[in-house]
Amino acid sequence: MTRSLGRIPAPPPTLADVAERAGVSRQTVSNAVNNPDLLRTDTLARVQEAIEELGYSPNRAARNLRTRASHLIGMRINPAQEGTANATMDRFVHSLVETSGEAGYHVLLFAGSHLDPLDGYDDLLRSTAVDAFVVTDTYLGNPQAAWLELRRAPFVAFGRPWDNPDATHPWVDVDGAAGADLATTHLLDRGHQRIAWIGWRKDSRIGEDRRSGWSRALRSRDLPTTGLASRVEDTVASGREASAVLLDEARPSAFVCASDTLAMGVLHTLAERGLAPGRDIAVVGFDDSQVAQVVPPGLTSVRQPLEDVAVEIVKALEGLLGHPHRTSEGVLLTPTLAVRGSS
Amino acid sequence: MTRSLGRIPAPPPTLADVAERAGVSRQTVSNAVNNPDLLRTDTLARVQEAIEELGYSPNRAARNLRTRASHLIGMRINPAQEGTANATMDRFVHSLVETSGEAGYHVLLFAGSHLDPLDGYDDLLRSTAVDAFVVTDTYLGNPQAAWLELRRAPFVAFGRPWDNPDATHPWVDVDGAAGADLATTHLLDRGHQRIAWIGWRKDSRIGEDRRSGWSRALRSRDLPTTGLASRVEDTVASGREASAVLLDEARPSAFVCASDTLAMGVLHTLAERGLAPGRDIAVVGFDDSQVAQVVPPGLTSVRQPLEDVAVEIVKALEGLLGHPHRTSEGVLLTPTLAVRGSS
DNA sequence: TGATCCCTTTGGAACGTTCCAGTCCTGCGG
DNA sequence: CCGCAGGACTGGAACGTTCCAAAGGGATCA
Repeated sequence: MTRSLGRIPAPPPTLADVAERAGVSRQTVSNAVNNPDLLRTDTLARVQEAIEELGYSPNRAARNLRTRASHLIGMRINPAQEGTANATMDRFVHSLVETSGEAGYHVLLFAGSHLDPLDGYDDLLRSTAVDAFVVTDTYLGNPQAAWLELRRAPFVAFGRPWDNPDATHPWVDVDGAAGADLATTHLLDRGHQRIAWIGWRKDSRIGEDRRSGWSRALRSRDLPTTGLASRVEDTVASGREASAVLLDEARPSAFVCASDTLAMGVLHTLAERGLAPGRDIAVVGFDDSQVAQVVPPGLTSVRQPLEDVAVEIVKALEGLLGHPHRTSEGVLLTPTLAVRGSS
Repeated sequence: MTRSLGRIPAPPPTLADVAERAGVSRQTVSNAVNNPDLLRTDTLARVQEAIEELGYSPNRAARNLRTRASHLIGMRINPAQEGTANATMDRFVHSLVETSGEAGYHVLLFAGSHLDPLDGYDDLLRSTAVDAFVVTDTYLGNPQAAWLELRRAPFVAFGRPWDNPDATHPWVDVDGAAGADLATTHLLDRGHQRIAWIGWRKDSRIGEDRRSGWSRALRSRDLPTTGLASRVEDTVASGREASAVLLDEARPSAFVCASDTLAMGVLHTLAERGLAPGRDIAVVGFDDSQVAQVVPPGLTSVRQPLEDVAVEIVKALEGLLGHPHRTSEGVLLTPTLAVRGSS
């Protein structure tokens, strides 16, 4: 093996190199890559052979400069926080990377200041570093979406524009109410009558949406909801406290929670009281995190179809980048239930 | 608010626009951005004002083309798999994004075929889409590292080059043996004498490294290890079975596991037998995943300093990209122990 | 035979930046 | 008074691609 020490690696071949080798012009090589059907078949074969031999791949920077497109999708990830919320986003990022990769796009991740929800977007946008954004966490009052819309920047939101009925951007979301309904109905079918809800504070749109699925399911069987609901912070400690109070005061036989984090809190309370989840008290969580999958005896949980979300988002992005002024409808997907030992 | 419907958004301002507005040449604006100390202070101020007014940001594609650098770091993420292994990588990605962002780099994620560990690298490299790679999962026999090294592509590995003592690339890793030692010593200090190990199959270098920390700690106190170790797949089910067998045959009072996944398996066994983790049997996991943090009563776990790993990796990258032919040493970091209810 | 059309291929220009080799100007020493 | 050095700024060229207008060469038709 020859390994010339310290030698500067040869620069990658360019269009011109391929053209010379194949005995055609630059433009013909470019066409061979981008519009193969413009070439005569024998010319195409000759060019492709030269491309193969030289290991040619179009220089991205040059292509980006000329076409004013980067084939990059920007997504901001948020500082780590307690609980299982991050895990859902991480799962989504995986799906997004795979799906957009198949569509010829790469995902560029960036971080932003904890304080400024817009930090990072502006620079990437003005320097035309990305073609579009995927915006998450639309529940924060959604300043990114409004800001991006104002700048006419292409983006797709994972999450409904809760606070902005005039929003015209495409979005994809998961039907939280349907998920909670699914979970509650599952418990009803197992014979439970008193099913408690532990959810997030009232100002969380997502939390209220999920909660509505719980109450809808109970009311559809003429069962009461009064005294059976609690709204707290999304932490294990809050879930533990809330479930302890509910057990004492409302005597439920099952819990439906707005997150796996809260459901873990319930499991803490059960463990403290020597109650067995699934046998003595049923528990259902939300998001189907790793935690739900591995905690004994398995936590039944509502699973968001994040793979499908990614597919729909990439579809919307392709539409957006192909037809710049198309107004896209929102897409609402239905979650499923992963049933485990806790119910 | 004026909002001209359907109008094509104005193209972003260029160097020339700024130059005209400030009454200087393109090059002077370029210098104002990249080498401010070359300008007279009054000129600099005038240019900066023009930049501000126009909202100018250098076009990335043009800059990349000219400087042959993209300020992007490529990282391949692997298809989701069972267990908590992914969670660690996700945590690392977060840290990497934040750290590299501070150094002026963005992270480009890409997926590759499940079958071909090299899939994706080649194209990004030849098209000069990224400046460097961060390679993870070096335990697979590490074909990426060897391949990249052969191509003289800049990269830093998260993980030691176990199989290749000749490797000259920079790497950063966490001392797994020290972590397991830490965990075991912690249990010894709490009075445990018979401490079992549940780890991975013998062909896992990482697994054997961690295991060596356990046996080292026991031997340093002249305690036996015979019959106390088990090597299995990294799944909850395997952990459960292994711990059941060990409890019956070796009667340990504590378990140290090579992963939180395996530790959760132990918790399953304990739950089945009515044993309380932490009170009846102590359990320590590895990786400090979400699971460890929220499962009752809290799982003591070895925590990898991933934030520090990211910092060291970015340092190495900067060195690599600044001085192309520097041979960098490896960096080995020491993990910490997150003590919780299970011990 | 010449005009017309279409298919294939071509060369120049442009995308927006930075590199490079200057030019201009001011101040200083001889 | 002249020559020279060095600081501040400039204009052309180049990075590698795609767009665009046009040229070459058959084939078809009058």
